Amino acid sequence: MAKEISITLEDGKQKTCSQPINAGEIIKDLNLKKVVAACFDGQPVDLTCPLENSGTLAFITLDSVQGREILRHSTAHIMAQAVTELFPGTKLAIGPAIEEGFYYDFDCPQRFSEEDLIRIEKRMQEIIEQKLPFARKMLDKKSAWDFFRQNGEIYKTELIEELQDGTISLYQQGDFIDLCRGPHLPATGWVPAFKLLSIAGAYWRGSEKNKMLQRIYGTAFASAKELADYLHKIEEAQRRDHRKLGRELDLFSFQEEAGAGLVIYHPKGALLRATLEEFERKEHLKRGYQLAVGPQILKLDLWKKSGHYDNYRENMYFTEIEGEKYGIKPMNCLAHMLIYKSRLRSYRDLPLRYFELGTVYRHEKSGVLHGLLRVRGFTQDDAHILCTPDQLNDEIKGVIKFVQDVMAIFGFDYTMEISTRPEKSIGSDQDWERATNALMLALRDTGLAFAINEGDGAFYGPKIDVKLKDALGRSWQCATIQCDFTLPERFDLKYIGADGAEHRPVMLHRVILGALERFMGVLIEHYAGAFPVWLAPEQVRILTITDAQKDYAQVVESQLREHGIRVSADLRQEKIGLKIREAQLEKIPYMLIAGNKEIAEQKVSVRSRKDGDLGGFSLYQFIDRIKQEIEGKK
RNA sequence: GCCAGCGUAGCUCAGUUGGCAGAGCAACUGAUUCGUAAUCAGUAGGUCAGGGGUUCGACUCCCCUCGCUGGCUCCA
Repeated sequence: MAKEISITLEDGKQKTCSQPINAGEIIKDLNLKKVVAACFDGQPVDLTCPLENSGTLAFITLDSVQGREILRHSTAHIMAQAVTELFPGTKLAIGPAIEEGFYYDFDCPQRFSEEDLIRIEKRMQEIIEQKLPFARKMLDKKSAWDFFRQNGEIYKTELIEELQDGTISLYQQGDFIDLCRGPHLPATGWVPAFKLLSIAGAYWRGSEKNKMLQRIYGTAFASAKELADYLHKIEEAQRRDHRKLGRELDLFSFQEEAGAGLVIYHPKGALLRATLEEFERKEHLKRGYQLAVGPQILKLDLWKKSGHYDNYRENMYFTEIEGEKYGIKPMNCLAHMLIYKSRLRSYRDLPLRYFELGTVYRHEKSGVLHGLLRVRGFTQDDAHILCTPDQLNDEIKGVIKFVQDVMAIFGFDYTMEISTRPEKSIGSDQDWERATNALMLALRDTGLAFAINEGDGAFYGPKIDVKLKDALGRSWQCATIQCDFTLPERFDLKYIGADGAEHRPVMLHRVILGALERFMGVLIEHYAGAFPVWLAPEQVRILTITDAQKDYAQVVESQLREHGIRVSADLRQEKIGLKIREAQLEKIPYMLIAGNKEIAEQKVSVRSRKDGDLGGFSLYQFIDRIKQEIEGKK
């Protein structure tokens, strides 16, 4: 008996349909193009999925965010089909769509090579040309488990075991069947453009205790042009890679004979770093922080007392002096607590904010090292705030504001998240809850959006993390705010309250830029090496036309230098075109050209890196201009 | 740490089936005194990452170590 149902479309129009009916049939009447799936009462469904009840129906097109996700997920299935056909016996793990594409994890005894990717792509193209429909099949849990069991798909059976009882959906295209929630494209022929990008290892379920599988990454787009644009974008991004720019601009190097993950700053990189350090000291002093400096190594017993020895030992380096064991600091907090403890504190002294550009060494596993973004020795713009519980909220908000102010100066976009208690940690549940609540409360007060990252906190407390992206879109944690009730306890820190009794202060660990190395890495990529004047290691270069301007150029140079401007003079017997080209490639913000004409007028011709020839300026006009830019951090 | 790939002049990269180590740019020397992104000519530059093995013979094949790249795991 056909039942009548009422479907509300996106434009508000109502449609009465008699069952059986699916979204695909409704679309036929509407003459819509590029629709790949639908959204029924907010739930994504295939166009072929029967509509059981009345409800609202929206269509998902290939070029929407959701549509692209479905496209990529379906392409992952096509890749899996191609791989199982080309490499019989391959076991399938998981194959989701991700931010910029998709991947699929395979357990295959044969190692995939670059050439294999080409073969797989070719086979995928054939599957696409066959226009195989993606058919949804519903099975009960037991039958689904049996089906995959028979085929030796041990990863799929493991996944099924964790699903709730009831029916499970499988998708079939051609002879290939995969466990999947869906929805999918109507057929394989709907993939307009795709490319396989790379092969990588990945642990099953992301745990290093499990077997390592082979992951193939790829991406798919609604048109060949979009795919080409994406590939072009990646190429562009590689051009601003800080490792490449670091060498080209002579900022820093890593050298095999010095050791992996250890930065060697060349003069220009050291100058850039010094500029950041100077900026940091000023900004911290402005906000009521005090400077502190701790030693590079501290006795082992102190690291035992703090809990680092039990919880952070794998990341620490140790040494010994006359039979006494020492730990090389991986964090700066210990010395700051010792400063606090060095005398009796009153509630009137709080909050105390100790700031240190503290260099730490951590044993990072060899495989994770990555240019300046992940190193073994680095300097944090670290501070520890000791305050009363009442002051905590304001202090956290103050730090968040500090982060916002600084990121605005550099023009960074960032995301925030809160990380909660990890497995390996110290302190009572109650303290962890208090600390986590304090961070959330402060974040909510500022009205900022944030994600929650379960179990990713530091061993001594929960934290707010601020993440920045590199040129290729990978996220790196920079600023972090960590709330800690535990270390003050372990070190028996106290202050005398207004009531004359002893109380326990709370401690905030926090960094703003994070590690100078990592920050410089993302900074180089952010500006593509073309630093704003206030950061540029060389701000101005004077270029002479001929030897006749040598003396004049040197006078100009020394005058600029007296005004604190970082300047050099190119007095070589070379053509002006060459000098400009070289200065431009070195991304120097200003070139001052000195020829006979300029001497006669007692001027300089200013050429900006960005806007080219700006015409003649008197030296004072130019100094005014550049000083204003430096002052405004432009 | 794990999986895969890679390592040739300062840089970017060629190097055939195992048979004398190559180019461009940079550097250096000389000439050129020039007006807004490359003047011309010449010279020099190599433990083919390091170590071991196979071979008459290894940049090339095999093993180990170091380092790098892309991921995974872990982190600022």
